[in-house]
Amino acid sequence: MADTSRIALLVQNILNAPDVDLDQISVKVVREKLPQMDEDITEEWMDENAAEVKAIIKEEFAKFQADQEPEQEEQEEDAEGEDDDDKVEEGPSSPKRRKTSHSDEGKKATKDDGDAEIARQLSSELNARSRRSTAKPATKTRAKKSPTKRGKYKSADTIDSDMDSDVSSSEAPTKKRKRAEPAKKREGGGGGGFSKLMRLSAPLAEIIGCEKESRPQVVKKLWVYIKDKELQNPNNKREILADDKFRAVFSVDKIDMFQMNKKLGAHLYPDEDGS
DNA sequence: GAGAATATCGGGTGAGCGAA
DNA sequence: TTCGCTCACCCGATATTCTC
Repeated sequence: MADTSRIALLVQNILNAPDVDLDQISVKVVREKLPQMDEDITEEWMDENAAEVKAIIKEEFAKFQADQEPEQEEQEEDAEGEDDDDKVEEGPSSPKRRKTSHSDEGKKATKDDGDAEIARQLSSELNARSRRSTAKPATKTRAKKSPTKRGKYKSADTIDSDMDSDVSSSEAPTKKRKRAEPAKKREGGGGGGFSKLMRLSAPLAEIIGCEKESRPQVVKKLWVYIKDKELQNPNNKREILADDKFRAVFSVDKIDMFQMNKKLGAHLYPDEDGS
C-alpha cells in the first residue's frame, strides 16, 4: 500500500519533471497525477488520506519554491541587467520607482497559520508567475500613459469640468477603468501622496524659503523664483539659466525645465517626522 | 485654439487574475 | 464567492512647444 512518505517523493518527481508546466501546476493537478504514477495509490486511498496528501503536496511545493527562487532571481537579474542597458544615466540617485509589492511584506508577516500560509504563498506565487508571463514587460517607470487619456495634467480648475464629460462620454476611446470615487480625501492636506511633505536639501530650501514642502509646491515656488529672477532663457524658454543659488542646487549653468524636475528628486528627502 | 507631450514624486485604489 | 495579490492609473504642480 502507498504511504505518505512515498507521496512526498512522488510529488517531488512531479514538480521536477522536465515537462511540468509551472504556470499550470497546482495542488489539484499534482493530486491528479499521483494515481498515474503509482498503482498503489488508488482513488479510494486518496480520498481516505486527502487531507494528509494535500498537506504533503503543499509542503513539497514550498520546498520546491525555496529551491527555485535563487535561480529565478538570478535569471531575472540577468534579464534586467540587459534591459537596463539603455537607461544607464538613470544613476544611483533614483531611490524610488514604484515599489512592486507595497503591502505583501507587512501582510505576510502577520500570517502565522501554517497550512493556510503555504496555500496562499502557493497561490500568490503561481498567480504572480502567470501574471508576469502575460503582463507587458515591465517598463522603467510606470507604463507610458495612453495617448488618448483624458486631458492629463490639467490644472485643478479644469478637472471638475472633466468629470462631467466623463459621465457623458462613457465610451471613452480607451475605455479607461473608471474610478468611481477618486480619492479626494487628501484635499485638505492629508499629507499623503503628492501632499506629502518632503524635507528639502539646504540649497533648495534657500530658494524655496522653507525646509519642508510637498513636491508640487516646490515646483510651484521654484517657478515663482525663476520668474522673479528672470532666469528663463529668452531664446529657449524651456531652458533655465542658473544663478548662484540655482547652481548650488543643480550644479549646472543652465538646465532644461524637465531636467530640473528630474533632478529635483535628489533634493527631496522623506520627512523623518513621518508627516 | 485646444490638447498632448515632457518630467517627477508617494500613496490610494480599482481591475483583473487564480486559488481555495 | 471570497480572498490575496500585482499592476496600472490617478492625483497636483509647472511652462513651453508641438500637433491636430
